[in-house]
Parts: sequence; structure tokens; C-alpha cells
Amino acid sequence: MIKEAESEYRPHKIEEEVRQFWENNDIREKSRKSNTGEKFYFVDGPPYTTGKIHLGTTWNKIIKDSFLRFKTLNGFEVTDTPGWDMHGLPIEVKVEKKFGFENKTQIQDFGLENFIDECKNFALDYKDQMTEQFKEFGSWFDWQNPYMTMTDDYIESVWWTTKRAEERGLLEQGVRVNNWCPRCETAIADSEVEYDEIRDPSIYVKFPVKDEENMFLVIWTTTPWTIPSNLAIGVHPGYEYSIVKATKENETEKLIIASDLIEEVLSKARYDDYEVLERKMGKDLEGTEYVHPLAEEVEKQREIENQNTHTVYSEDFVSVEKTGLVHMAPSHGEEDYKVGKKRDLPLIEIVGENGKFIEGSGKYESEYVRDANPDIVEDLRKNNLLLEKNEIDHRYGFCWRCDTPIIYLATRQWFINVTELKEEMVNEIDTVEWIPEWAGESRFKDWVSNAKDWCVSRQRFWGTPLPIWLCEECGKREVIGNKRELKNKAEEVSENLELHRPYVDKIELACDCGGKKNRVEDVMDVWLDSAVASWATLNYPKQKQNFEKLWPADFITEGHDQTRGWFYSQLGAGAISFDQIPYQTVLMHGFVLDEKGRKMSKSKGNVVQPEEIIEKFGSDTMRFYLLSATAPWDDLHFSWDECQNMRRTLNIFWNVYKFATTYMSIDNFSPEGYRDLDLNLEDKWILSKSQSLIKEAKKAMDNYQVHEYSRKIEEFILEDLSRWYVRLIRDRTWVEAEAEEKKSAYEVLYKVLKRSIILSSPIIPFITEKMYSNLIKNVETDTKQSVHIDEFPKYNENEHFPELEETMRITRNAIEAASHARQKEEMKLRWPVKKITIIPDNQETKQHLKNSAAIMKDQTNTYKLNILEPGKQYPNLKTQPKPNYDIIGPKFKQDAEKVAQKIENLDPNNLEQKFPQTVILNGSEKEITKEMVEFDKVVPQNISKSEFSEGKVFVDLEITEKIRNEGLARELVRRIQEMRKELELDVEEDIKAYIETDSQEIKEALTTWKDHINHETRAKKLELGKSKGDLVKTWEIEDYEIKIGIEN
RNA sequence: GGGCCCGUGGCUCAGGCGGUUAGAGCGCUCGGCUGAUAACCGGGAGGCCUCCGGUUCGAAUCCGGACGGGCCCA
Repeated sequence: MIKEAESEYRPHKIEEEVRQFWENNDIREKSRKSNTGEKFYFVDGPPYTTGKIHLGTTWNKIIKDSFLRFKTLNGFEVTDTPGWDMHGLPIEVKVEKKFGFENKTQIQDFGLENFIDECKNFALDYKDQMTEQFKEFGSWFDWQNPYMTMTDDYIESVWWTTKRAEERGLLEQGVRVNNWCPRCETAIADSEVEYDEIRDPSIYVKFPVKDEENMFLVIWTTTPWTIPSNLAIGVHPGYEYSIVKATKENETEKLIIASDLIEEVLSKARYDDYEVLERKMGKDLEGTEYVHPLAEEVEKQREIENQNTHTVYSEDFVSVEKTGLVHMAPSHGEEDYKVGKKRDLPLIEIVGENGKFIEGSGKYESEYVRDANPDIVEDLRKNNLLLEKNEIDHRYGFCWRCDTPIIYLATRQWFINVTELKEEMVNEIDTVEWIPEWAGESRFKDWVSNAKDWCVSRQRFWGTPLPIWLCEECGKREVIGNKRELKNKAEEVSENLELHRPYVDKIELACDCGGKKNRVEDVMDVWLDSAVASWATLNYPKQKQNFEKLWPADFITEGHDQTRGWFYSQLGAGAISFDQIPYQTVLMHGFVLDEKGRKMSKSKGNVVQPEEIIEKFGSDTMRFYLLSATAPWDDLHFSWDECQNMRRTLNIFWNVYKFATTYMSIDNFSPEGYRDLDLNLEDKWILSKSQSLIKEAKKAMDNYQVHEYSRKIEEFILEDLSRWYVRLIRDRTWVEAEAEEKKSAYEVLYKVLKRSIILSSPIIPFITEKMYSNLIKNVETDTKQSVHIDEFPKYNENEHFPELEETMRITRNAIEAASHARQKEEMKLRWPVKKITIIPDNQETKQHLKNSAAIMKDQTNTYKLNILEPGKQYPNLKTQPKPNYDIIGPKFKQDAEKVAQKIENLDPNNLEQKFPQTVILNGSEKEITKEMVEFDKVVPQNISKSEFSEGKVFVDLEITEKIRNEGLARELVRRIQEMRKELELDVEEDIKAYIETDSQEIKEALTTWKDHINHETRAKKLELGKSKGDLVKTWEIEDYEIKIGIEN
């Protein structure tokens, strides 16, 4: 039996209760397992285990959850394994902070084993915390069996892919210039560099030309600390350079600068005057030798014997900026390194991995590079080689984890040469369905086309160990693909080997040459971990069955920052392993920003936590809001007001449910189905609307338009169900006896509510579960245990009546117009009106309105409803012609405006008979047809007119005696009801009422409408005379004073 | 500096194969309803559709540029 719902919607209570219900009854498991249909292989992009989820992560998981629930409802067999990204620097940094470590040596002293254990604990701990947070808002995943990048199983999947790379000849060791974090002492990927504003020195330096008196090459740099490593200077072959004789305070010197930049440079350095001595093309400067400006200070520079150093080279990459000459330090720049290789320059090591000048490098030995900047600048000044010194604010890269400014450093690293697969990767992008389309077409292709080789090695500890063993004797290498292979080949290995440092570090393999192979000590870039998720989730290659059945992923969805991240890393790993992109549909979603569209950040103080929203409004509200606020691919501007609004929507949904359960429980209703015969217009209409909803909403969601899905549901609940259907059937539910029209209203309301509940369950899983458990489970016999195990409603064409929907749409418009007309003349709805006349625009509209006349009459409170023929005029209207631009625009083009004026000036009398007629325009005749003109009307007094999109409404506001009586009677009823409420009387309780007034009109109304008033207010006695009772109040009705007394 | 996306009333968003009255919700304001009721409904005010140019008889809509925001890259 259906129970009356609690009158107030209490999300926290409901959500807690529902969560319990799910837990105790394994509802998630049952819902997923109830299906044996088509496969839906979803792969979760693993969040990094940082301990706290933010609103972006929340949005991400809610989007995923809504699709998994939707697919499950539709009979798909879904994979809902969640993932965790657990390796890498962020966790290492946490552990370092915990113990106050500042460099790698301290970690070594602490003991790698201990360090790894700490990392592991952090990761697992955070994983648990975050799992709880995700569960809180109802995201359903297989939380018991997630994939975790730190497990041996997972690591084996990474190893397998690495071995694939080796087999295909894509794995390579080489020296490259990389982003380098001097604190973490490791290479970091481009994607791990975060850019921010920083203030740096901006200096112009003079490099003395060898064997020339007082002649200098001028360069500009923001990194003085790279000058000690300088080995060459670059110019552009095609640009013109000048040797300038510049004067400053009576001293002259000869400077070499790009011709276009002379003024700029010299004015900066405040030279008094200059004279161009000679012009040369960049390529002609090639070979010019110079003296290193810090030759005195930097010992290593003096030791270089290579003839190619300290020479000018012309290179195409040089741009005409600052001075047009660039200083090159092959150890500290990618271009510089390339030139160094091409020109056979040595690679001198001056800066160490910790960012300090190394021993024996010279004056700056053991200074941290950025700290050495002032000394270097000062030395240049002393050597009289500093042309100008200033400061500049510019964007600079920082380590994503410890915020240390990065440096570029040439080091030996391991690479996977994905550039060799670039073409293939770009082609694979086209096989994927991207939502929105531009996510793949423009954005992703752009990124992949610019991809560089993948530096996969990191000089750290907590990560997937690089499975590469090198022979110390012959240099031969071996890449291991899994644990068993390692155990088989190992010289000596413990039984319960764990695939982490330092355990794997100890393993030695025998080499054919008789030597021993040792593991390369690096760990892998964490991006390679998540890159293999689509097969690691299925435990491939260890287990092949699921892989063969499910792979590649049907669906993934992540934020647009993952273009360079997971979308890319998966593509790379897929190309390496299978020559295939490992996913088929991608929904790229946006970021959560604050209301003004700015990034949420601690420093701005505009961060909103998901738990704040849940605490305020509950999880369903948060979900509904996040899913409907914007299209997923746009950034979401978070707004508390909009959340509040969504809370209201849910409240209305609850009210409808409450309305239904209140009456259904009183009448002990249980659904038996309805006969078409018993259905009213509004019943068929709402049934049809619900069919439209099923059809359109499903289509939206099938196309991954989750916002459309949510919005359509919201609109249906608010607009159709609550504001219209419930309003129309109210009278029918008040009938006390058993009545067919009441019964059929219940049947229809029940059916439509059930559909709405199931339809909205993927979006708002808690409240719908609660409603389902009472409304559905309490009356249906062969029902499911949970709404989430039920089936998505099937679209039924036989119940879809588009014509009828059109009827109702027009009717609502007409009713709105009528109430507008009333309101213009301050005629309240409580008062009946003598007559309403409608002139529809066309026959079709007329027919629609005729069909719904009963509703129209009822809702407008009129005695009489007239629907005239289209084109008919309301009596005594004056006509004013008005141009119809739809027609005259295309017809008259540039003359349209003039023709419009002519039309407005036409004689309004008998216009209709006069078409077509001609006007003279610019000396030529133009024909004006009837279609070009619309007619405005001016109404007589007593009539209030209003228009709606399909016609016009005229309300006759004449107040007859009958109307006055009824109006006043209703005013009385209203006052008495108000007082009943004030007395907190039960709905059933009877009263006695005493009315005291001087007004004849009210007395008359009272007499005429006595029975009605008695019935409406449950008055056993209604007396005119002295007012008395438990409550006596004085009211004013239509300027009459009236005293009402009530007792029960 | 480059790529992609976004820019519509005070706020959040629709519209966007070009058509003269640019919609909705919230907020504001006036009114209505009152057996879903610490709900609900209607009216109104409020917009040079970021700006500047172009195409067109006509541009929020199409094109070019600028500015602001977001993501990514250099």
C-alpha cells in the first residue's frame, strides 16, 4: 500500500537511508548483473590519489556515473571498474614533507625500502578516503575491485608494453635536453611543467670578437647562469646585421647587432650616438670567433680544446628579437643542443643534477644556478661586458609538484620514439567519435602532430621500475615483460618478489658475454602507467578472455586538460602495443570555474568543495545541477544560486510525489491500468508528453548529451507535470466518492510518475529510489527491488499524440493571454468573467481550441467562451495597417523600408477590399498585396484584449449582478478558509460562521451562495448578524468592511 | 607568440541553416491562487546579444579583426 509521503523533502535523511539500502542489499551488484545484453566497456581515467577530491573530479565522476546507470537501465552489461593513479612524484613529495627531506640523499639515508613503504601507505590511505567521498554522492563503481597502478599485476601490463616498444625497436637511450627539476633531481615531462609569472634578470651582454680591437657581439638573455656554459652564438643567415660605432660618454666601441634592432638596443643602453660602419648578412658572420666573456671566472671554459667552440653560426631558428643574436649553451637548450651536435661541439658539464655548479667548474662552484645570477652579472659588469641590465616579468616553467623553477639540462634518458608512429596516430584519431567534434578534429590532432619522442625515464623511486637490464661488460640490454620472465632469468630472487624499487634493483641477470646485467635504476613516467589502463583494467596480457571480448573501450570521458594527458598517453601506448587507439567514443568535458569564469584557487579564495554543496543541498541537487548547468564540454561557472534553484526543482518533484501519495493512500489506490474511454484530454496529453520525453531524452543521452537529458527531464517535471497536469486534475482528486474520473487520474498520474522516476534515476539516484520504494514497490507485485534494476521505459507510439500536444500548447497560450488581459484591467481570477472571445489565426488553431474548450473555460473562469472564425473581426475595432517584413524584404530589397512607410500610411478604412493596390515609389509603380500587410486593432472599452502566438483573446469585463454575487461569495470563502488555517483546524472539522456587514451587496451574495459557501468552508451554520466566535477578524472586500467570526 | 573553446538583461543559461517583438530560470517589482501550501501561478521593469569592421534590402546569427575568460602549447 502506498503511504503518504513526508511533507518535507529532506535530502540528507533520504540519501543516508538509500545509501544504507544499497549497501545492505548489494543493489549496485544486482543492477549490473541483471543484464546480459550488449557490452559497454567503460574505462575510468584514474584520479591521482591526493586524498581530497575537488569539484572538477566530482563533476567527472558524476558524468561517468550517470552514463553507467543509464546504460545499465537500458540493458547493457557495463564495466565499472574504477582506477587509481598511485605512483609518482606527488606522493614522494608528500613523504618527503612528512619527514622533512630536502634532497635525494636524505631519502637514500632513510632507506629506500622504508621510503617505498611510506609512499605505498599514503597512496592506499588516500585511495580509501577518496573512495568514501565518491560513494557519498552516489557514484556507483566496483569500489571493491579497482585497478591500482601500484599493484604488481598492473606493473606487468606496463612492462609488457615497454617490451613491445623494445621489440618494435622504438625504445632508445639518448642524451636530450629536458625539463629538469633541480630539487627532485629528475627529468620531468612537458606536461608536468606548470607555467607562472616570475621576475628574472634581463641582460644584454657583449662578447668580445677575437683579434679585433673593441668589437663585440651583443646577445640578450634572462638566464645569466647559462653563460658559463656558452659555447657558441647564433645568427640568422638571412637577416642583415650591422657593425655599429657607438658612443657613450666619449668612449666608443663597435657593436654587432641586427640592423633592425640597433635603435632599440642602443637606446636601452643609453648610448649618445652611433654610426653604422658596415652591414653584413648573418651567413657572412658565420665563423666569427669570440672570447668567452667569463673565461677568467670559469675554469672549465679555459680547458676546452675543441676548435669549433666560441664561434658564430648561422641558424634558421634564430629570430630578430632583442639583438638578433642568441647565445647558445648546448647543455641548457633544445635548439642549442641540436646545433651543438650538428657543429660537433663538446657537451661540457658545468651544472649538476642538483642545479648547482659542479666541482672544478670555476668561480661559481657549488652555487645554485639561480643564486649565482647576481654574481655572474656583477662579473660581467666588472669585465666591462655588460651592456645593459634590467628585470623582466615573464612566464616561466615550474615543477608541478614542488614548484621549483625548472632548468633545461642535457641528460641521458630513455625514450620511446613515438614520433615514428605519428602519422599512424593522427590517422587513428579519425576512427574515434569525439564529443564535441572539435575535441578530436582541431584540438587533439594539433597536439599529436606536434608530439615529441616520449621520455619515459625518471630518476626517482616511487614508480613502475624501468624493466631494462644492462650488461656492465658488453652493454647489451634486455627488457623484461613480466614477473615470471624476470624470475626465470634472475640469478637469484626471493619467492615473494615485489615489482618495486629497491627489490627489483637487486636482481641480476646473466649475460651471454659472461657479465652481469643490472637494472637501469630509473622508474617510469607515471603517464605510462595510466596509458595502459584500457588493457590493465582487464588484466591483459595475463588474462586474454575479457580483453578479446571488450577491448577497445566503448567510452571514456575526461576534462580537456587530458588532451595532452590521458587521451594522448593512451593513444601512444595503444599505437605501440596494438597499432590501434584504445577507445572509441570520447566525451571531453570542461573545468569547473567560479561564477565569474575564473579558475578556482586557494589564493583567490573562491574554491567550492563538493562537501559544502552536499551539506547545503544534498547529493541529488549537486548532481542534477552539475549535469544540467552547461553542456559538458563547456566550462562550468559554478553558481550557488543555481544550486539553490535546482534544490527547488527537486522540491517540486517531491511535492508532486507528495500530492500523488496523499490521495492515493487515502483511497488505497493500486494501479490496475486504465481504459482509454475513461481518459480526459489532459490525461492523454500528459501520457503523450511522457512519450515525447522518453523518446527525446533517450536520444539525447544516446548521443552523450547529458545536459539535454537532464534539462528535458527537469522541464517535464516542472512545466508539464507539476504546473499543468496536477493543476488540471486537482478538481478530480477532490471528489470524495469512487469516481471513474478520479480513478483514471490516479492511474495516469501513477504511470507518468513512474516513468519520470525511472527516467531521472541516472541523474538523481537517491530521491528516485526513495519514491520508487513507496510508490511502486508498495503496490506492484512483480516489481524490482530497486529503481536502478528496473528497465528504461520503452517508447510507445500508440500513446504518442503530437496533435494533442499541439492542442494543449495552444490552449495554454490562450489561457495565459486571457489571464494577461484580465490582469491588465485588474480583474482577479477569483471573479468570473462574462465572456471570453477568441479569434484564432487559422482553422487549425480554431479546431484545437474547440477540442479543449472545457479546459479553457474552466481555467479562465468565464461564463461563456466564444471561438470565432479566423479572420473575423471583433465588433467595433479600428484597423491600423502594419508592414510584414517577411514578405516585403525579399521582394523589394533596398526599397523595402520605403514600401513599409507607404503601407503604414495607407488609409485604414476597408483595407481588405483594396488589395492588391499600387503605390508610386521613385517614379515607378509597385504592387502591394494583402500578404504584405498586417492589421492592428484598437479595442472598445470594457473589453480587454491580449494576443498569443496563434490568435487574439478578448475578455468582456462587464460586471453583472450575477458576477458580483459570485465574486463576493468567493471572496468570503477565501477569507473564511484563511481563518480556518489560522485556527489550525483539521480539514474535516466543521465550523460556525458569523458575518457582520453593512453592505447590501455582500448580504445578497451571502444569501444567493449560501449552500456553496457552507460546502466549501464546512460551515454547519452561516449567519448574518453580530460576529463572534474563537476568532473574529475584520476584512476589507471591495471597499466594504466586513467582520467575520468563526467557532468550531 | 600559436592552437582550440567561450563571451547574450544583475546572475546562470537557451537561440545561432540571417527576417524587424532575442527567450527561460533566478533576482527585483506588482498582482493572483490557496484542500501539493515555509509551496505555486501570472504581469512588468531590465538587453546597442563584448567591441570594431565587412557581406546583405536586413546580422545575436555568416566572415575578418580587437578585447576579456578558460584549456593546451611555445
